[in-house]
Amino acid sequence: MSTEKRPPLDRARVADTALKLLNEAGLDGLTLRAIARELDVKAPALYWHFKDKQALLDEMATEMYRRMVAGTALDPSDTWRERLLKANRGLRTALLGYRDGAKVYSGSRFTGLVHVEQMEETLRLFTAAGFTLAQAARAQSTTYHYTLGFVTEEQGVEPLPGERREGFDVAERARLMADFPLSAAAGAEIFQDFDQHYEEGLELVLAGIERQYRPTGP
Amino acid sequence: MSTEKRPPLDRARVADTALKLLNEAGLDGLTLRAIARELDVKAPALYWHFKDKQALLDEMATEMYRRMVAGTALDPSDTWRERLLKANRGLRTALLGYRDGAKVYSGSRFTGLVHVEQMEETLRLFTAAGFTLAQAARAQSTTYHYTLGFVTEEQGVEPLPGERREGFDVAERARLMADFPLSAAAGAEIFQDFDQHYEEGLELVLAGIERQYRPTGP
DNA sequence: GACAGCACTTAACAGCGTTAAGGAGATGGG
DNA sequence: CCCATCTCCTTAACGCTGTTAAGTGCTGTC
Repeated sequence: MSTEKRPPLDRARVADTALKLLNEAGLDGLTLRAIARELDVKAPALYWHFKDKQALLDEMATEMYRRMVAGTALDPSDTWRERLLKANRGLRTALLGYRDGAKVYSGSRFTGLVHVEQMEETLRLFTAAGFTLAQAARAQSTTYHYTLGFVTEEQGVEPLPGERREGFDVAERARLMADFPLSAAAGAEIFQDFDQHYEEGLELVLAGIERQYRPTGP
Repeated sequence: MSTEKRPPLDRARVADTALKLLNEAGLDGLTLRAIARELDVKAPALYWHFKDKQALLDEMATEMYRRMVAGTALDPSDTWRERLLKANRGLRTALLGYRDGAKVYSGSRFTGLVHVEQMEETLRLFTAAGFTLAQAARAQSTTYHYTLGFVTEEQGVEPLPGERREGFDVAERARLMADFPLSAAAGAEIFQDFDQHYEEGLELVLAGIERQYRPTGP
């Protein structure tokens, strides 16, 4: 008989286990009963730590953010350009680390003010470089929206890196679009090489910021 | 006694009714039983027309797209810039027309090839303007990802235009962030004036395309 | 008039998030 | 030492969900 005693749960352990399960079962399979089973506990026990499932999802998103920050080396002497590159690549990498990562992330709100510290640092860096606050906010959130939209679409095609969802065969797609040669040829530019295409799109946004706001210009 | 006969359902009528219900009840309240009730039918009847709920959501997204195309006047003589402006503003307007519009849209796949015609036309216009096909695809999808990400966040704050979700009071937020003055002040740049901020972000992406690809340059 | 096939209903199933009530075990006070 | 309290969890149940199986009435054809 196993008389081992389990230490009491806490929000962090639950969120951690839920994130593990998310990768195995996906957002659909992420049920409270499954999470509880993994923690050797019954489902209603989770309600002691979270007021409802959305609160747990919020904590999961927050934990995703924490790990992203921990895994992204930000240098206070970054240029604004380096900062946006690092922060957005870091965000994409973090989201790609979880099945349905972008969906979970964009459907939740952080618990507490975890994200404010980084935000403040980046805004400081931008304003010091000559951006107005409004420009800094616009630059930051435009790249953020781009990244979020990109990864959302990306994970619709590849739930986890290398693991392709059915119905996205580029050759098959081109065959169907025989009457639309440009669209058929563009398939490879849309459903393949996500890494490179992400970089190119991010570069477009950065170039636009540079051109519109010219913080280092004369 | 009502002996009136109802004409048989079809996919279009179901999708239309489901879209109406989406605005009243939101994605959470969009159950097959509720849709069926609205159509004066029992829930399993829907399975005659759709293989499962996702197929219905796909049809809804497709119908959203059809209405967007119908409501967006595209001119074959548009410049690439006008085209991207029209197409993306049209997309945003279309998504904002439905509660959780961005979520439904980005979580679904079109049925058939409805979107290919417009895509082909836009790619034609871009290549005629001097873009390579890869550049055209990148320009189109980068603006698309930006718009999708923007509206996803926007609808997290305002489910329908003018209808604010709780927990996004800008003044309250600023009070909590008293120790982070830049972030506190940036609140107004993030959670208000979505129309204007969308335009500014879109302008950034367009400026980046212009600068990187210079289709009209020397 | 038998026979298909279409479009739907009735009935039921397993599983979901969530709530109410209660119980074991530690903690602290008189 | 005992009782009270608080913490953390269980058991049981509720209403609802998407989905399937089986059956039913209507329509048009041979």
